[in-house]
Amino acid sequence: MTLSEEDYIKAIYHLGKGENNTVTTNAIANGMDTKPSSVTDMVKKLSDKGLVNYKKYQGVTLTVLGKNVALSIVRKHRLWEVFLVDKLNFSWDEVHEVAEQLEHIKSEKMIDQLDAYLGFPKIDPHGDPIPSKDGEFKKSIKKLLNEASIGVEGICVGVKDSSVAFLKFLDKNNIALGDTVTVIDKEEFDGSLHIKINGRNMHISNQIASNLYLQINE
Amino acid sequence: MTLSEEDYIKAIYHLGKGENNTVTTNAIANGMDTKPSSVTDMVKKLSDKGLVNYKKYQGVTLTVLGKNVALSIVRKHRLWEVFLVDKLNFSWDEVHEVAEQLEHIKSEKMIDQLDAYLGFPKIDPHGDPIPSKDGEFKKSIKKLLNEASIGVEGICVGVKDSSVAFLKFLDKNNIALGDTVTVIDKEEFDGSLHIKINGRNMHISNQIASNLYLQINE
DNA sequence: ATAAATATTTAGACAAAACTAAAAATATGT
DNA sequence: ACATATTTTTAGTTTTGTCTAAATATTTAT
Repeated sequence: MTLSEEDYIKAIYHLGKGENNTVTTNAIANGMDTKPSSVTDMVKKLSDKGLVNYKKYQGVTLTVLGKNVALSIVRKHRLWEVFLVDKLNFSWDEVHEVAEQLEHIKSEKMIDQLDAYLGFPKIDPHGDPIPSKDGEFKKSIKKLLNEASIGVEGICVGVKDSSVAFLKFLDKNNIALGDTVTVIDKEEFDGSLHIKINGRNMHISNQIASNLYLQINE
Repeated sequence: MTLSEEDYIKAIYHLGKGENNTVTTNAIANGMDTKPSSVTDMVKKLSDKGLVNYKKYQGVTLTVLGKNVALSIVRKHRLWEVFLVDKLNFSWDEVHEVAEQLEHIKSEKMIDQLDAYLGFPKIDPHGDPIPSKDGEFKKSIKKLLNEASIGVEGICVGVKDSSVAFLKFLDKNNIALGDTVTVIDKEEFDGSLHIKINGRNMHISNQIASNLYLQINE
């Protein structure tokens, strides 16, 4: 597989949200910063290779083969992200560009050894699940922290309110994107939450909780 | 720089033995498994970009810029080799193909962090020196063990006699390619050597020593 | 239901990097 | 020194992946 083919397969996978949703030519062109005519050409080639199902004007879905390829690329991408953060001190928001390159390296032995070396991680630094060698993984969903049930664990992946005041509050209280959060208890009276964040307990207001996004693996 | 351009620069560097030796079109074609006409085309392009000096029919040398590019690729290649051997349990003879891919990954931060993470290694698993960030490195030479002076340290990189008997001897005595060897003393009488190999002391005959190649960093 | 808007495909061209075959320059042997 | 052999370059194609512009299909709105 060429680099370009892999990029298309990955884009189709993500645009179809991991399900077998039909993806349109235009959506791929937008997602990949290219022209629809280029997409048509490539999609024909991928179809000839048995990686996608394609009928003129009808959009594209991945075949089983195509989905396996996509999962293998996603697996590599996310494992390398864990490596960059855990071993090379990258922060969670610096890793994407480099992982885009590393995901194309071809060596089954390397990626399996890397997986073991990292301790078989299940999620990447953005909270997204890492497919196992045979392509299995837990679905993950994004929720506001105040909507999560008691006992739920997730990774802090984003803010709804991006005002300076809120970001300062987070910084002051040592809450950062990438932190692991568990909901310990909720107060019915004011909707405030008792959480464990990076090992320490905290009590936060509903207002705070309703502005923090959590990535949760079911 | 494209992948292909980087491969040419690296090949010219290696064929020129790291010095500024002139390299011929045919030599590059042989070294890269391609045709001389393809080399001519690419060399013109590299010349336009200021990476090589080129005059028709006169062969090629790297410019200062080209040599810096070459050293940066060699640095990346060798650091990744150390990573694969030290962290992912590859053996020294399995790493080359994967490192050929990894050497093209572009991220200065990553390679510097990797360097630090590996403990700023000075030589790769084959005994070749790793250029520092600013392109400095010790020259390394290959010698038979029995020709090394007392006090010299090197890495065992090859055998002269590759008979089954000799290889069995090495295996039985726990001597493997990649091992670090220091010459402690030499007996004038029979030319035998006292060496330290992977931390333990050994006494080996001249016959053994004259069939083991050492890579030595001056 | 049909015209207008939007989406998709086709046709033809281009750049990068390779190739083959032929031409030109350099090197070699006697 | 000159004919021959070798090396290198040129000219013309090919493949991959892209593009623009034009043609065709589908969707939307009235």
